[in-house]
Amino acid sequence: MVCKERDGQVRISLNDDFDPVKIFECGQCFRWNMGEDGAYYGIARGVPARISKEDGNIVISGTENDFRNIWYDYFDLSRDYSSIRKAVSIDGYMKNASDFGEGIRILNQDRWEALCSFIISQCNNIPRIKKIIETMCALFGEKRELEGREFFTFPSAVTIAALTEKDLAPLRCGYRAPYIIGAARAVAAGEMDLDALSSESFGVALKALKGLNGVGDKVANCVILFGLHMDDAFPIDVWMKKAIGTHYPEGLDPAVFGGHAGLAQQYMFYYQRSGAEDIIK
DNA sequence: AAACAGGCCTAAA
DNA sequence: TTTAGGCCTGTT
Repeated sequence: MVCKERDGQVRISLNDDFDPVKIFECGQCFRWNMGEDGAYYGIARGVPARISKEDGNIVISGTENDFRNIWYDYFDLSRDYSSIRKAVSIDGYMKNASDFGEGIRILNQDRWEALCSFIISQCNNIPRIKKIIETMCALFGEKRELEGREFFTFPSAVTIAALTEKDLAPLRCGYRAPYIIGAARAVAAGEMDLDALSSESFGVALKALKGLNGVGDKVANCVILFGLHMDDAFPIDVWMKKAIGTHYPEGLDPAVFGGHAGLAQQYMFYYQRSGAEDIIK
């Protein structure tokens, strides 16, 4: 992988398994949006960025140092996705799903942000999820700027922990407000040590997260996959239920994916939600 | 207007 | 252990 810095951006010559549209639209994150120029704009780890693909190269705003310190890890660039796609292609359906999802990468998101975001996501639709999160960041995050655009950092658990449900009223997040505050207080107080959990087993992490009010199986699995970056998590939502019901009516043990259940789930989810399969039929 | 959206909690079998 | 009903809110 060659990385060149020029004009305030780095250009990375990596062609395989990096498709910004799929990465940002596959449902794992809520804070990246496509601009009029076709590039994606967002903010992670307190740093705003512009991400695009030009002439087969990945182009990321910032310095080579930013790339080394932030984006290389954030985009999970050390993993070989083509070999994982091969590994999860356990049958014709999974081959189709993983081919369709080629270019997806699992982002290494901030743990607290993932927890908070997926609490908000429950029984909700994506536009509203995004709106609630952006409102929260605008109200309680810190302002950043890039190319004349305004961005807001994701507020820390400590910040949210100091608020009340009333403070969250502008978010219009309904019954999720006490869940958010409860989770923030647990994290801020150190009762819920997400950093420590990330080096625990899946089972330990699952049990701990489900101890939070408002966190059930689905949200916990999303946090473990997208925030704690454990690839044996396997979130099952309504889309996954449809996919499993159609292709594995006898049931599906995530263990068949050999430690890559998380990515397998993402390919299934993205394939199912795209409706691509139905179009073929 | 009524149903639904990337669930979760509680109560009741 | 599984199931039903309620829950904030915005959109269709």
